[in-house]
Amino acid sequence: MADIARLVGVSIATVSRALSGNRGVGAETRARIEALARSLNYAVNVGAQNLRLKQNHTVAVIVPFDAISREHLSDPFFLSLIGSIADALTHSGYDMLLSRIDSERLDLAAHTIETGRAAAAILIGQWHSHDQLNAMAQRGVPFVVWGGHMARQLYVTVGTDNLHGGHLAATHLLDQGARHIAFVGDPGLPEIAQRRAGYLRAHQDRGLEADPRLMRTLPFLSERIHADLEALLATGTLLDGIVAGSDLCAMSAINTLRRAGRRVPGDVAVVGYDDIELAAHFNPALTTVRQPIAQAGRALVDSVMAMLAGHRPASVILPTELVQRESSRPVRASSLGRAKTGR
Amino acid sequence: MADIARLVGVSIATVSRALSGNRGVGAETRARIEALARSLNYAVNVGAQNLRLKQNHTVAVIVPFDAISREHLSDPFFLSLIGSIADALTHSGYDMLLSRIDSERLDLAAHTIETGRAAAAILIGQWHSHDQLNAMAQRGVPFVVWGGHMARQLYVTVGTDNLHGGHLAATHLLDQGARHIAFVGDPGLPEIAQRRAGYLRAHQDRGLEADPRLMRTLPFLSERIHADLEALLATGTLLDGIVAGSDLCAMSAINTLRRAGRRVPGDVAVVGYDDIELAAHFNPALTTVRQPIAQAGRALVDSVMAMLAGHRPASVILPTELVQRESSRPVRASSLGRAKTGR
DNA sequence: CTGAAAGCGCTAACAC
DNA sequence: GTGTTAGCGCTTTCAG
Repeated sequence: MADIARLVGVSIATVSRALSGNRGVGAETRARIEALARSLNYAVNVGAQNLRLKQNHTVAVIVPFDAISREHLSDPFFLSLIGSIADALTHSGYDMLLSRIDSERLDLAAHTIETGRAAAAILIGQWHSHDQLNAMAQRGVPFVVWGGHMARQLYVTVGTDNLHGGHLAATHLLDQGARHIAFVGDPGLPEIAQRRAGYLRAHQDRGLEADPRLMRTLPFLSERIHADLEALLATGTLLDGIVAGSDLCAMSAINTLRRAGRRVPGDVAVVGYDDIELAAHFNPALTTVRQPIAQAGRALVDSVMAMLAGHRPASVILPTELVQRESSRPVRASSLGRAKTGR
Repeated sequence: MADIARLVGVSIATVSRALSGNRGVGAETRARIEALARSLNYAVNVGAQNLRLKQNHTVAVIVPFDAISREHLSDPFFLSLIGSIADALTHSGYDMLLSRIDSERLDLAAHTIETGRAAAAILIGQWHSHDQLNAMAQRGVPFVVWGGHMARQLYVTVGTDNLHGGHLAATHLLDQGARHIAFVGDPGLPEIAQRRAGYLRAHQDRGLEADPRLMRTLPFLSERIHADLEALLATGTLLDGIVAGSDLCAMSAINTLRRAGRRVPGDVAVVGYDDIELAAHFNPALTTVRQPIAQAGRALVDSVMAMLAGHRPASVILPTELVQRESSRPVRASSLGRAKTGR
């Protein structure tokens, strides 16, 4: 900027005014400054500008990683969610800083803000850190989390009604005639726990009881799911339905079942969760509980913006919906080797 | 920082020294400063620090969007690649700024650097902007692109050998007995064009000629692929193999074929590209040309770091490999209604 | 071992 | 209209 000032023969202040569209600069002076800036590929240094203006148009998006399993970020649902947040943020004129943080130390997210790198943060999932998050909120750190709405949370969440989603999935399978429905997922995560609660409630509502042996506590890893399900099948436990914690889970489960000679649908009806893009293209096309990804990104960003504007936005619960496709078609009466009631 | 200085009763300079681990500060003074900083949740302002130090530990990752179709970011391969870059960058102690830019105006990526938001950029795909990228490189903008290696490029790329990949895919299908192999993808993108060239070369190498009617120029959109393939089948053109521009493409194609009553594998053998996580879980499990995602992120980041260190890194071509699974099993002799040679 | 002072690139009063 | 000045939060000579 000093260079331009010298070259044009004006003061730095004038250049600053011209470049920031500030009126009160001679038309000709302005034109010369703009032309020079362009030809020099000069652009105002945002860092310095922010420092001076005490502003910050960056939002950090925190994608936790599981230190125990491995560091790689791969679940398509989260990945799409990130894409959707990126779009929404771009739309709001904000930059997006992507940070990976150990899922056990979600409170480190505050660091991004304390160092002034970002004005606020969006956390993808609350993982096991409910308490840390409460503490952060109490400290006044501006952040929003994508996740389940918890009983006594002090922070803002955007998410779907997981209880309802789990209920929807299980009820649907019961309607299809399934009576031995497994739940596959890690209830250590609040969202999954809620989905499982919905699954249990669905059974209660019908006066049924879920078989505790069918409650499979598993992380989102294909290999683990594969091994666990095979072990389950080997015990001879009756199984004619699966409510999966995610679409990825459901797909792994289906592959395992098929490899073990079970038909899906037919012998076992499966419902996934998320409705990732590939769910519709899977074979069999996956019945699943849709989480509206594009809306999610927008809602998260809206909440952050509200917060930055000094408001205290309420948590948002996005609508969730059962998308019926092929993987959950009615269970055959004979598939368990004994008579089962149809729907 | 001024607050801490006042509270501890020392000068700002001392606080700065203590907090930056600078030696030459009394042990006790340092301890008091550190304790206070911690209890105040104070952290050095990175913006101001960068300004003063003229440094910048942020790399922009530019994810182009196609203004014509729609803005949404969804291809799992790109999404995973972003994840892998995020991991690699975190590993190198750099922050990642994610930017969406119109794929027609990739030169705007330079803006991120000129404004000092990032020290360098990684572009995901060169799209149609080969010339703009050359111009940027000539201007000395530090950036690396994930994409195909082009004849007279002035910029640095990291990518796989797409010619080889396309060749691998087509050769494999020819080996499986296919003789009417379609190529599905948008050769407007350099990478895809190279894959197609490999596909053509594979035919030549066998003294065969690819049927020009089977060259399907299509963007990566399921609906378009679906419609186009249906139209193709309706013409009665012989088809017993498909080389797809991406796994997503392959999956859509397979679904379309099956809906039209063709078996995959059996009637038509299909090879995808990328080897996204779901490829192995698809039904039929997808034969595909693997692009090593984790390596890609690391290579991209290594190149950027080299550039930032003042070197002029060479472009990198990562190994590519055919992963044989089910979707490409041998074509049946009878499937076209007339005798075909087996392998 | 610590403080004073200058300056990174920029903006906003306040003069003229 | 344009220049002068002060200062955003920080680091680093240079003195003491």
